[in-house]
Amino acid sequence: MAIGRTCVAKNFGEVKADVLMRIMGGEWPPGSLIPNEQDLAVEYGVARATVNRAMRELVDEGIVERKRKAGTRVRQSPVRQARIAIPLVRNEIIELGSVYRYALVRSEILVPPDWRRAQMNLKPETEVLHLVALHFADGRPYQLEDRWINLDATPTARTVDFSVVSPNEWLVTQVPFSSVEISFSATSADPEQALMLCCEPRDALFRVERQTTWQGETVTYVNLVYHRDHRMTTSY
Amino acid sequence: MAIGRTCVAKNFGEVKADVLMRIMGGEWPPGSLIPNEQDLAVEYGVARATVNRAMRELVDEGIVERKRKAGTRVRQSPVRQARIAIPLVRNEIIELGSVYRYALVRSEILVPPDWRRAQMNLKPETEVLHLVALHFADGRPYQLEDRWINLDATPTARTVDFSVVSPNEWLVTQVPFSSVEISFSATSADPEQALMLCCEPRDALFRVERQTTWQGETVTYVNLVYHRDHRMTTSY
DNA sequence: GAGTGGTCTAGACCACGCA
DNA sequence: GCGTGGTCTAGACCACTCG
Repeated sequence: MAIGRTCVAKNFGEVKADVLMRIMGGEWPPGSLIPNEQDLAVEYGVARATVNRAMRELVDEGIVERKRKAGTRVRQSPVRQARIAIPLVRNEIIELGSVYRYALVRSEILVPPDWRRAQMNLKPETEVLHLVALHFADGRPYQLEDRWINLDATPTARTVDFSVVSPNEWLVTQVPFSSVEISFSATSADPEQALMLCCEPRDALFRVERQTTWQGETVTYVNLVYHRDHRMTTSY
Repeated sequence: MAIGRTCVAKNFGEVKADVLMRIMGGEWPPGSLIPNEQDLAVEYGVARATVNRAMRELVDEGIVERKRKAGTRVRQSPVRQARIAIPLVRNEIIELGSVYRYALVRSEILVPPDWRRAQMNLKPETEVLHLVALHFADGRPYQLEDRWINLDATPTARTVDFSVVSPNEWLVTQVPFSSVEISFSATSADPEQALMLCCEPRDALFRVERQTTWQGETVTYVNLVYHRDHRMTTSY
């Protein structure tokens, strides 16, 4: 298909696949210009809108760049972007084929220390619910959850029994759509974390932090730590 | 707009934004059914294709789920995916406003140990180029790169002077489009890593592993480690 | 079987950005 | 100015899947 020219495609998927193959095959090297939509439409025997759909997806995947008048170019260094799935811990564990268990470690209502209040951008004297919980896979600690919930934003959290429902699962039913900032990093186990995760103090841990904002107000901040060998993986 | 009904939209962006607003406003709670494309098209005064485009993007962003015949539903637990950009280290550092410097630490051609050969899925006796390099930001070690290049797949790598060009930047010019598997995790600094990154042995490090495959053959495997406070961040 | 989303078409107009 | 991509339209047919 790639070399023979005048090949026909029936849909945008085939157009996209063929263009991609021609790029990978070296026909259109990085930085080079691809024929315009009209020409490609004629070549593939499809409507221009179909070519457009194919090319839009290639832009979305970071393969090509398009500019009006300038045309479509193969990216020099493809902006590699990974999509990472963020499942509920429960599902993450079940899909590993392990048995899931949840345990609440600590639950307290308090006015947070200044550094936490500043980080969550809360008004002074705002009360928060601070929860520490463990998620087990086959009886072994898998994830340690350290969560802070803004009680101004989610007052009903006061009355929920988090020894039964895990905070994450309850929250997704309460705060359906919001903007989220996630970050990944590494951290060293402090003595308390080491006890709960059954590792040594100072051991490396994999950390995910997530801050959820709804209408400009921080709803919850959570710090999740995993054993150091925990991997978040993705392909593209 | 959200409540008043019979509002008009001019393009798919407005349709998408309005639908999103109605979802966030609670008009269509999680799990509920959204009107079908034809009805929405009439309501917004646009063509069905326009509504379709808007809804497809909402699917793409993990906001709604669609099934033929069953219709469009607001997802129970919304966003399950984050997009992470993966820039070249050089650009990553420059965008921090820091001065970038690169240094090659070690370069050797060898037949890899069995475990590495197995991991990279190489034929026995395949030679690889093993490189260790450091990337500095403002003179301080920022990233330690430990790379293995399959010389069968990329024979020209033998003749490149990697004390001048960093392996990553050279490779993107050679192996333009390929499939990649990335994973993130934490690890503990071994004594050599500690020396190079100016930290203590056993300190937590943030690790990114990347394996690049081209036409079924592993081209390169790289292990990148950062100081533990390095964050990969994304929003949605 | 019938209703829904998935896609294609042919044509049109617009917006950007280079000359 | 003018060529390119960006989008919309109106209509059509298809494919899936639910009841």
